Amino acid sequence: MVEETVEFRSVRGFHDILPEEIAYWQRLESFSRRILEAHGFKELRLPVLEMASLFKRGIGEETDIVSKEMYLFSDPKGRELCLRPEATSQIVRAYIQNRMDLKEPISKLYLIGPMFRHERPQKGRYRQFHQIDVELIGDRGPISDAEILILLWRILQGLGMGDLVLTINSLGCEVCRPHFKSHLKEFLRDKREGLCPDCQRRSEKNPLRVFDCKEAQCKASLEGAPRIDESWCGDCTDHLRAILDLLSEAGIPYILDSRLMRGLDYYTRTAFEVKTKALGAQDAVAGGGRYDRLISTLGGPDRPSIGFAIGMERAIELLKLNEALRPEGPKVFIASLGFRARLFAFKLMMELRARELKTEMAYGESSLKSQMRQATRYRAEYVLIIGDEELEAGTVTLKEMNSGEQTQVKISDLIRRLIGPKTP
RNA sequence: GUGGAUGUAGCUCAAUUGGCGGAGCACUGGGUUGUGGCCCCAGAGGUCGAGGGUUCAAGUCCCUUCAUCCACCCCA
Repeated sequence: MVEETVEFRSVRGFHDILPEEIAYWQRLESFSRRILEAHGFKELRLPVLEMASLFKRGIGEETDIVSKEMYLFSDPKGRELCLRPEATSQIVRAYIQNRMDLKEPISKLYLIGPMFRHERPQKGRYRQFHQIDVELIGDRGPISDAEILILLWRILQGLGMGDLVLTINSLGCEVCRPHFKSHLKEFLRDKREGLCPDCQRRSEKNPLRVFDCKEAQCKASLEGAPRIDESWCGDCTDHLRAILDLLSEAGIPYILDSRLMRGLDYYTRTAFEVKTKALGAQDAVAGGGRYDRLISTLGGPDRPSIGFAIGMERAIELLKLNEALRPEGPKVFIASLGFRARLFAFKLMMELRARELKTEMAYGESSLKSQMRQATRYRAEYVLIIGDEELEAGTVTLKEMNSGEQTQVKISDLIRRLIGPKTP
């Protein structure tokens, strides 16, 4: 067989995250973890592979995610598996399977990891993308909604992502939503001619989504349509009112928008989205809502819940636009002249690294000039110069790069000089 | 899934009617004894996204394909 030279590439919509970018990822993750832990949420990690039926049941067969965006596989025994397209259904599966409901009355969980959807790639939309997913399981009251929303806002604001808009709506509950849905269907039946093809299809299967349509003709046709905010039952109205009051008291700005709908069927009552103007069409940085029926739908106990997901790629785009990275800690470069000095420099470098001081030296043999250039490129704060003279005297030359000042330092004093006296 | 734009050095981009593939930045070395940034000199770096076709001749024209980007759609 003839060897074929193939150019290997990553799969469409799947991306490498390189060292130049990784500082943003680390900062997003570590800051989010800190805030989440402070608010009592605990991390869990779950497989990327699940039974496909979980999402069909959880998210809904009619949704775009399930009907056309799932990565489906058959395993060797013919079971239908998929790469997880979202986290909530999966967390709920783990919650039920591991009987978390018996361990504690309320579970506050978060998961950070990749999700997979087979969509047309675009900036801010990838086939493998990452989410920080947060769920508060087991409480029905508006305080949970407020806790979740305030937490989300604190994470996004604390990271500094520029102007963000929080939009909230209530989708109603199992009592009032069915009424609204049938009213709306009836209304849309008369307007059918005026709707775009997509909406004609939606008007029967998923009529709420017509409110999302940006087509001018559809917007016009919705003139005089039943409004979801007029169909809320008393409980839904009170619930939303309580949340909005708590948000106002917390100083969190929001927009109440009765056209906000969500693409996953499990949402009840509270639905929300955080958008930016800085990212073009893929403008939702985070989204979520309440899912009071999902756990029982998936075979678990009756546990009303609420959660959200932050899109990490989109969040990072905003971090890049809005904030320069913090400078790293001090760095040291060791320049050496001659073989003996190089061996000495190596041992010294490893000693400094053992004390967690970022230290580098030249790998090959090169002139001092060249080594100084390397030190500049590396952005070293200090350069240690070691040649025969220093070896003889038992010292190193310590150069402070900003000022250019140079002093001879005894080896025994060096660590103290670089790290400071407080370090043991 | 639909429509459109773009693929040339690591990055940002040039290349006339089809006629020897370039610049800036970055990289490597040097500018005489052991000193960086600025400056100067030199070097290295390209299957011109991939495959086919037209032509004496293709980065340039045609077809196919892959990828990226934008909008729709969808969502985080």
